[in-house]
Amino acid sequence: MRDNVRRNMPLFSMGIVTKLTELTPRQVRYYEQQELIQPARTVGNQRLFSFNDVDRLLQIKSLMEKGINIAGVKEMLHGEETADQPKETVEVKKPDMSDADLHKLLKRQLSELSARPNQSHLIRGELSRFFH
DNA sequence: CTTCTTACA
DNA sequence: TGTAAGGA
Repeated sequence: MRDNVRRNMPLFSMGIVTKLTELTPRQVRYYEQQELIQPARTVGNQRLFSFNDVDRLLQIKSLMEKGINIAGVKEMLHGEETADQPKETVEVKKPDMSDADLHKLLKRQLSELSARPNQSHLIRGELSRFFH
């Protein structure tokens, strides 16, 4: 039930996201302006996207390829809060190796993806398998 | 080199 | 949406 923390864990840079989504930085930033996504920021004001942000971006992309405009996309995607709302239960301090491993795995996968000429498309499904 | 914001073609 | 400018 706490997969959300992983889904909303900010760990993708703009570069990673553009390669993952095949969108231009311009579009990604624009969608953020339209409040379709709300990525976190680093101390240096760098955007940090979560898996949910990427997933949402892909939905937006798909929706717009169908000829739906921002307004339409907004209506459809509104309600699926991207941000992780402050939950009471934070039984923290419990060393969750599962998360650590998953984080490492994600980083490894992303390194490979960003380190070579990639061709997304099936990436959505690829990433999804981390959250079955 | 990568990303950020603002602003204009 | 693309891109230039100027900074971090």
